[in-house]
Amino acid sequence: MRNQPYVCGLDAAVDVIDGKWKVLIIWALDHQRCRFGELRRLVPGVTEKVLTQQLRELEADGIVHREIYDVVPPKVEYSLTELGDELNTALGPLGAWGKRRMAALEEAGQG
Amino acid sequence: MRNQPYVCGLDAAVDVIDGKWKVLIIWALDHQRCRFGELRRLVPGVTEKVLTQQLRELEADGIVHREIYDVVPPKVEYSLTELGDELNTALGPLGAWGKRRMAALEEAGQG
DNA sequence: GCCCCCACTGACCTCAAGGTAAGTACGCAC
DNA sequence: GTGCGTACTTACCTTGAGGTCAGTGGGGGC
Repeated sequence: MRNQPYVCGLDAAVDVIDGKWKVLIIWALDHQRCRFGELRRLVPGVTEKVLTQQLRELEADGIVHREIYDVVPPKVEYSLTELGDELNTALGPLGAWGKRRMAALEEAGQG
Repeated sequence: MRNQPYVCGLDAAVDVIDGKWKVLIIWALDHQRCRFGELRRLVPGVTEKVLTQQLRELEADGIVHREIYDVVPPKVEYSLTELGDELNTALGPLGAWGKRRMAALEEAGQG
């Protein structure tokens, strides 16, 4: 939605996950719905403003679903859509590669 | 190397591909070695400075190999290392997901 | 009555990634 | 001897993502 036109599919995918906290958000939402406050605790370091912002972008891209309960105090639950779940699956191999890299870095004395 | 410590493997992987042109560079280098000038032509829009910068970072992360031929005029060839090749493979599913998204966007009348 | 908590919103600021433009050293073609 | 091409480097500038901080409205605990 932002860098169009895309050179390749990778380009289009990276566009969606581009944002300092987005992969962490998607990761946190994997197989569980979360309230805003929970998410904030699951993604350490993120501020409320930026979390809201990135959640809205993910929602606009059809990755997360936002469910508002009209109660007091306010309650909002976030969850992955089917598309978001597919994205998470597609991110699997990348995560595995990164894990191997982390292990290699640690072995090399970086950890 | 920049956002350590990582929360998860995905985090570590994203750190490596973080940079406006890196996935495009990796994509261009898939199964072919390239000279600097070729790469510049394959990655439209990138400037010399930034291309050099990102190539150096990818080199430092062990993703690309830089081969300097000590000739005049200068000649340098870039290629993916084994690790880079593995990364590219890991990026495959993400690229496929992105392609599906592109198709969906086009169908929705965005293209 | 006061303050906290929920899920935000808005104004303002910072900083680093990336862009611009110029310079470098050398050989070769003309 | 002027200019081009190679693969860069350097100084400077712009831009926008993300961070900081304060505010919102109403219920519940003390």
